[in-house]
Amino acid sequence: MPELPEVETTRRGIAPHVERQKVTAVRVYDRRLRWPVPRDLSRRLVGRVVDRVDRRSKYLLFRLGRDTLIVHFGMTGSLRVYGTAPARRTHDHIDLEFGNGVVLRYHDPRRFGAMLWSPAAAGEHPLLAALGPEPFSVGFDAAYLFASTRTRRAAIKIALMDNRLVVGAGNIYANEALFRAGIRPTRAANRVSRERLARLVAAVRQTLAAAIAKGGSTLRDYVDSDGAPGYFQLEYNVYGREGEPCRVCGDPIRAIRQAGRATYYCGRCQT
DNA sequence: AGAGGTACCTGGCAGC
DNA sequence: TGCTGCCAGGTACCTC
Repeated sequence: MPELPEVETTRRGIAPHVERQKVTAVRVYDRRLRWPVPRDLSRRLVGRVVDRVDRRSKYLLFRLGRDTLIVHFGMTGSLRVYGTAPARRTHDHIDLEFGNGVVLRYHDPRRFGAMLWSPAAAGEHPLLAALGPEPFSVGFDAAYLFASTRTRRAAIKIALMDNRLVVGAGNIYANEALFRAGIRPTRAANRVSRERLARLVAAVRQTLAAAIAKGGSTLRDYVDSDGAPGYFQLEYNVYGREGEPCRVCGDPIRAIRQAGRATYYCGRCQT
């Protein structure tokens, strides 16, 4: 589920409730996530203060002094804020309780997510080390994208979803950004002109910013930290719209598969 | 280095 | 009603 907009929406919802708060309890109901939740997580966290909640790519980073708690939502993970711990429901896996009474509860049906401890002494966590630039950073521009795609013969959509190139665009927003930029997803990355890559940079930013403004997308599971859905799915131009008319030209939206993922595009607007 | 496929896991849905 | 197969927002890891 969660691509950058959903993670950022969650971060914004959580931060005011937990920043500068002391962790008072950690309850791990099921440690079987993508990697096992560390057995000593409670010992590491209890008594520590969360200074800040950051986001890098689709990771939430809880900063406690120079140490970091890393949270990733995988496909179906979510974090919700409660004033007091409600009864546990299916797929509720972890509770973090704070001095102000707030309970952060991690919920994840498919358990592709992760909760990991990254001590300052170990340096930057390997999961974060090779990530490309943030889409809203100055480092992500046409010159960068041009230079980093010249040896790439894979389709531009595959490149756009490669976290080493740029982070944050998953399957939904890669499809939507390519539509906005007028670029066909199957075009070889190294055959997209500098000018069109500049449009793609702008399109990625506009798409992600619009999605954040709508609280992200809710297809099935995703809810924000208050349990509310996102609404950006109502504004999709191509994702999930196979056979429906293009909102610009009226041609039916096409669906294909690339690297095992569904790709949607308009055959007339995207070249 | 780059590209492609597989795996992790649960649930919802279409089709029979 | 129930079974089977396919699909789903991510990404590490493997082989070629």
